[in-house]
Amino acid sequence: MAVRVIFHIDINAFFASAHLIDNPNLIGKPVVVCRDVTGSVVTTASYEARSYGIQSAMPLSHAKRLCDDLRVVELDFNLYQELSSEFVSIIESYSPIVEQASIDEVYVDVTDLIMTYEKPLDLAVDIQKQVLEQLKLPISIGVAPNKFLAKMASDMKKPMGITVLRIREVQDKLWPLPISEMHGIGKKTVPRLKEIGVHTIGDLNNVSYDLLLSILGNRAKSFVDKANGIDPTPIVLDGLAKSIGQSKTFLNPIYDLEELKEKIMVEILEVERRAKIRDLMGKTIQFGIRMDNMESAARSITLDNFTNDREIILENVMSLYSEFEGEGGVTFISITLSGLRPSDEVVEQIDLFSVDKDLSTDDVIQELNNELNNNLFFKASKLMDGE
DNA sequence: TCTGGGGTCCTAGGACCC
DNA sequence: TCTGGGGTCCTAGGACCC
Repeated sequence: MAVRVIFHIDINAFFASAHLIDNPNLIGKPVVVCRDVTGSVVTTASYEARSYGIQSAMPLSHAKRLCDDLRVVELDFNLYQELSSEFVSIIESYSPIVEQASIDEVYVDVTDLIMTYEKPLDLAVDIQKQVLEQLKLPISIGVAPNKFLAKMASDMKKPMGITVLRIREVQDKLWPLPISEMHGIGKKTVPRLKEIGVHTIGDLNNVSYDLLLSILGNRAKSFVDKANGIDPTPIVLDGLAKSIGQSKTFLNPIYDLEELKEKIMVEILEVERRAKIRDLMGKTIQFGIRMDNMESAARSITLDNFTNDREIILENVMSLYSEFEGEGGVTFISITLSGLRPSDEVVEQIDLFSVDKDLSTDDVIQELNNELNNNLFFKASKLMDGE
């Protein structure tokens, strides 16, 4: 296969950087982004805050102890979404082969484009300059022949780094890294790998393949390949979202059914809103729950028809919930709509079923129930506005 | 120090169809 | 009637990432 040139581009401390644009007074100050309430955790820390030892996922109270002068900024997802779109647009103006891997990072294939530059790194420097000038956002770029190496490279120098990782450098630059730094290996797998003697990425070459198979399953081969700088996975042009979900953790367990139903509806309203603004309908509804004894579970149902309607979602979620009713206080809920398709692709199927019929007694009762639910939704909307 | 929220992908068993 | 294999969909749970 022909050699490709892939950039992995990552916005540095994205949420914090985003607020610095909005509020230049914060520039140079230690800033964390998170909800400023007791019990919340740091979502993103600016580099100044990081110099105090503050990290994301750290409890806010802990962060405040580490730094007296800490500035706390509330999350603003609309701001991030807007900046993220502008960021992707800038990258797409260079090459159309872009995959958005998350809200703050993309992979882009620049194989053709980079040939037109005298020095290959000039392209990376140019992109970095453009994003900084147009959006005031600092980015790090990893340059490599495939996605995995590009991702590992962009992590090596932040903020505002440009790092090239060639196949021939894998032994020197990749193998010595702790296995926990390998993209795709998380905190559950790290201890299991250490048990069989895999402490660094290079160690993946030093243990028996059968042992790796027992821990990594089907993915064993791809991890060994990646450790050796091989990753054939293609750049996937951005498609539709696969799922839309909302979840909520409660500090105080909820025992009251009506109260829980209201909380569920707040989340459903948000799922419905997000599905409708993107003109998406889903076929599978999933309900997740955690009880005050930390037990958690998820139940899902796949419908015959696609929907993004609050009533239908509610009806199914409540029926999924009924299995857990009376089992104790609820500390977490999630509602997810998946199996998404554009609305206009599924409209015809729905029309087949929307046959007019005379109202039976059951229908009248259903109507009344709907009305009741609408009132509850109204209350739920108010709750949302108030927050 | 076990704390948040939004996602994706994988696995494995069961049902069902051919 | 039993036996076999392949494919797809559904469901539950787990791991991981940002």
